Amino acid sequence: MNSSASTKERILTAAEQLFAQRGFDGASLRQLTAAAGVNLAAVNYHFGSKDRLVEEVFRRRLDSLNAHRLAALAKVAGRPQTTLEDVLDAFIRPALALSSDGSGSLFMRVLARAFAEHDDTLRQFLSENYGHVMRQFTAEFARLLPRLSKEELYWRIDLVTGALTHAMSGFGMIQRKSDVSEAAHREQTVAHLVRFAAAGLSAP
Amino acid sequence: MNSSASTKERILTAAEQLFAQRGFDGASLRQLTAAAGVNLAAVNYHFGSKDRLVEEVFRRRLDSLNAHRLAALAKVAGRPQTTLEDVLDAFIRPALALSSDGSGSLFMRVLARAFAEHDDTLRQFLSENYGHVMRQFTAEFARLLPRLSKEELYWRIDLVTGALTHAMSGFGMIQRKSDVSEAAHREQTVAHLVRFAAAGLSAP
DNA sequence: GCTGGAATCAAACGATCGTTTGAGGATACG
DNA sequence: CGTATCCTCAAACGATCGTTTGATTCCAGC
Repeated sequence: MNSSASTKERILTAAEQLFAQRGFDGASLRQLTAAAGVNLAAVNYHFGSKDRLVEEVFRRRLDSLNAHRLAALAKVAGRPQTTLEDVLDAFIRPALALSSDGSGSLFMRVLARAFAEHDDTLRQFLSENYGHVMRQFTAEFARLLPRLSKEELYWRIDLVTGALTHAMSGFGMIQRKSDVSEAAHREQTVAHLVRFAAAGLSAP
Repeated sequence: MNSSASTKERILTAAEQLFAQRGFDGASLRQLTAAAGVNLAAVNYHFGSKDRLVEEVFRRRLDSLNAHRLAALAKVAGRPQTTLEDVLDAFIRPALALSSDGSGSLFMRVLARAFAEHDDTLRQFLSENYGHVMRQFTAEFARLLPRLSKEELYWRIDLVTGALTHAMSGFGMIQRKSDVSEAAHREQTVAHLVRFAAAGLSAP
């Protein structure tokens, strides 16, 4: 693709694609380095090991996702006129934007896969990077849904997360006719998710 | 465990556990046969290959799940007094019962993992076995939610499936204090899921 | 009791995995 | 020019993978 990109970035890009297609165990370093057009030993030279490469693939995307989510939340959090839909939009839109931007369209499939794979280490890595973000969103949800007990709120946020993850994992698989219709499709998906999640969270 | 069980069943039981813990690629036949207390070659002798073993693990549980779901649906489908919650209960309860019955408590983690892994073959296998069940449930949902367009209905059922899958993947991980509290916990989980899903499906 | 197919066993097969090695190329600085 | 540093490369390493083989054990049926 971009032969002028650095070796590290070429590896990261190819890794993201292959991990989404074949899984972390299923994608070998030989396939990966061949797709990236770099030498086999480059992965261990630049990243130390395959596991560290996996972590870097996640960190690169999650740092961006966390920043966008918190920025969107900061615009609405704590204000009296903020609606539940506003907070859900701040939670959902950055995730779908990430899943459909040019170079990272397959990342959410990687993320969805990570939720199921890798006994604990990767889940722990994700919760460490996600912990404070989820805590802030939870606090705002609690403010807007004072009727719900803590336990019920945790339950429903978890279900929203599940629906979002599931939707995102199948989001990149649609055929794009044009950039316009792709953006429209994303907007439609956000609308569906927000409406569904708002109703679910507000259930009696 | 049960040394009187047949070799085939000992393999299937051990495979279900190890696939849930390590993944399909991560669980080797040597670990698997050692845990089952059988010879390494027994898998290829009785199942032909590792892939066929994976299919058998799924088929054994999915046949049961499909039967329970259709039986529960048949009791309420088409009747005028049937509520949305009734249909959702028929959809959700058998899945959670399967995920917490004695020998198959880890199966839903396997299923959740399968949704992310294995490029297409396993997803295709699942859709073939699930297709007619989902079609019947979709028809009943359409009857109870006449306001929704086909497209919107498909969207929301997909989100419900995502929430359910996500909830089930973390369901077997709780510590069981006793069988009573475990049954109570399942009942509570069903109630949470049904309430959430009903509200989400009924959203304007 | 003998026989024949089913089942189990230890051992090995070739393939592929992640990782390491050591030599060589490229570039910047003295 | 010399050399130090970063990087790339082909090749090999040991380990582990799924699978196959051929001998051996088990056991029902004539």
